[in-house]
Amino acid sequence: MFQCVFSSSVLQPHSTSCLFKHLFYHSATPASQKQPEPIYSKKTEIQRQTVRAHSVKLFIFSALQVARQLLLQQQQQQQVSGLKSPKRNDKQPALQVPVSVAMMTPQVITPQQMQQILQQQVLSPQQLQVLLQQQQALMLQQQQLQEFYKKQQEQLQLQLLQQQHAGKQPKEQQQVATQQLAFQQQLLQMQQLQQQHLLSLQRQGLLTIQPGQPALPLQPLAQGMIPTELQQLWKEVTSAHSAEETTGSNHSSLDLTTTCVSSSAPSKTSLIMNPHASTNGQLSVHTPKRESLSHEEHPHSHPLYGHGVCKWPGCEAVCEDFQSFLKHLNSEHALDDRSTAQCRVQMQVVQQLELQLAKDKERLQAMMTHLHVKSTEPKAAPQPLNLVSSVTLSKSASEASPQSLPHTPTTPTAPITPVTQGPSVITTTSMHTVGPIRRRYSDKYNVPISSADIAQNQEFYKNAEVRPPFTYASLIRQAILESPEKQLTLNEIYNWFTRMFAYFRRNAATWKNAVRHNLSLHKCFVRVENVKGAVWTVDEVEFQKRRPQKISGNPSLIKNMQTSHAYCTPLNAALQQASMAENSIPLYTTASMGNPTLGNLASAIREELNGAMEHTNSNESDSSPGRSPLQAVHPVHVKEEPLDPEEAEGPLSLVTTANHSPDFDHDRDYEDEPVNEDME
DNA sequence: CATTTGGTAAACAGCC
DNA sequence: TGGCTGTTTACCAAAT
Repeated sequence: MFQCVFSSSVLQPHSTSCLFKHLFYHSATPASQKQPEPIYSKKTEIQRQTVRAHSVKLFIFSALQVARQLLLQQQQQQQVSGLKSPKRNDKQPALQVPVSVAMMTPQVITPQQMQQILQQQVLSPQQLQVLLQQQQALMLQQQQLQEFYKKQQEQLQLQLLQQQHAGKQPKEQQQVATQQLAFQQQLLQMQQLQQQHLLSLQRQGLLTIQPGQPALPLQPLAQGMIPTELQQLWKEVTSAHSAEETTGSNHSSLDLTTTCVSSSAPSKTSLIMNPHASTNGQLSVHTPKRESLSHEEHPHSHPLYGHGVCKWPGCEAVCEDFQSFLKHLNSEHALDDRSTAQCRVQMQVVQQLELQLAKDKERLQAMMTHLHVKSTEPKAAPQPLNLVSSVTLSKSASEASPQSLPHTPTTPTAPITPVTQGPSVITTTSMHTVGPIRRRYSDKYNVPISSADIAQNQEFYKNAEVRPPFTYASLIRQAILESPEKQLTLNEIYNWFTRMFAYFRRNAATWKNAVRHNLSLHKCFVRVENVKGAVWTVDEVEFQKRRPQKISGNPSLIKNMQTSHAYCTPLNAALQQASMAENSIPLYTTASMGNPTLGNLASAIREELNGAMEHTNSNESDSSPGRSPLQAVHPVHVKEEPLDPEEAEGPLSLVTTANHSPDFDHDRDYEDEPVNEDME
């Protein structure tokens, strides 16, 4: 019995192979629509799809964040109250333990939070459904916990009776007390660490942790976070957990940023990675690292104290000030049986939540792996840009192993590169003009753009039914160049289109005709008779010839170049959104990879991811960090020299993806689907 | 405003 | 016969 847990899918494949098929459906099927719409008349539809893509990505993220937040709080409460070794617990004479119900209540999602969520109108029904599912799951855990607790209590009482008969041994007690002390000290350290972390989160404005309840990260997310914020958030998500586990080892906080920018200067991280800071008030006063926040800065902040109330589970005693709270803490919640029991329960709660978090993380990773990693694979992406890549690399990535630098457009490195403006602009534009936008973008500046851009935004176009802003010629060329042999049959080209672009999973007759038309029309596509029929290849020189005219004079481009310097600056809202959509997944992937301590489940997934990335990197060899099409182009513009195919694209046409191993070589899933008959 | 370029539609031929 | 492949023409729209 298998059940797909992807988002709100309800399908229940009965075999793994079935499940895989189904999964592929997730990646491939645009979901919904069968209406045959004229290509140029579905602007709104496309926009809707785009938005959907946004929210789904955001949601995955949000859910995780919620879970983590809960966990964090629970852990804090638990840790501050002090732990005891299980052994000790067993021997601990248990009195009647009045554990409050409140304590037994893992903070699922409170009604207020639910309301908050509902108010975020970006949540789709599916997302809500998932939330509800999670809620239910948590409640289930709650029940289990309660049962567990009952049993525990019975057991303890039994023990108590026994011990009353046997009497106590003071010596043993003393020993245990010493243990406890040491343990508590250790815990205090951990707690401080956590506190710093929380504070930093709060400072960044990413989390509005309110004393009463876990913050709901959905809010900032829903209100249009910029990629950087997401990056940051993700960083927190992935690193917090590990930071909590590995006491004091802050290296885990090295996120993608650090990895990408410089492994030696984590403190610069947020500055660099937050080029958008100026656009966002919240981030402008950005506090770089949580490590830098000393506990002393907030002497009166205590996880168990907030708004003048003791936050000890089930306590809620009012404490005028921090001092009185401390008194209260020491007197009421001293190391006694009651506290111990409460702590134990809290521990259970945390464990359960941790479990849940792990599961959700796993699920998320699986989803990401499915949606992203797989897509990175067949990318031989010709590298048009040695020039730029060398620049960028030397600036940013040189210290770190270049192979470990899967870059996305919003990567911190991007801003560093002086002249760059690229994919985001291009794609952005395309996204807003989605519908009828045709051609030009890619080809205008010659292939490099399209190659890199296609590759770069693969993931996006793969899942969002947005018309790619590339000409058929560019796409065909890309398809062919990506193939190991640099040649494809017509059918293989078709397959590439459907595989890489959700958009081309519809209206097959139309675009297939266009593909054929282009193949025949352009001299750059050469038909080669093969043993098994005919294959198509690309005549790079011819392809370049197509657009001999120079772009150097293009005002818009110059403008781009100028603004590009401020790659980091303030993209307008639309732009942000667009790039967010494009980059979110790559971002996640990158981030998760940068985090060495995701936990047990992580290692496996990470391996997988790493594998994929390595693969990608190896394929791209000298790929520029950002794989930015514009970067690719820039050298040309800057030099304002006539396009020399050799120079502009030398590596491009020559780079072979030796080890390129497309998973889907023979997927015919979308071929000529009946759905497609319905055009015109 | 003319030209170029790209997208779409369609007719057609050859082949399997 | 029908589908696929490939070529070609026509038309339109956008960009130049």
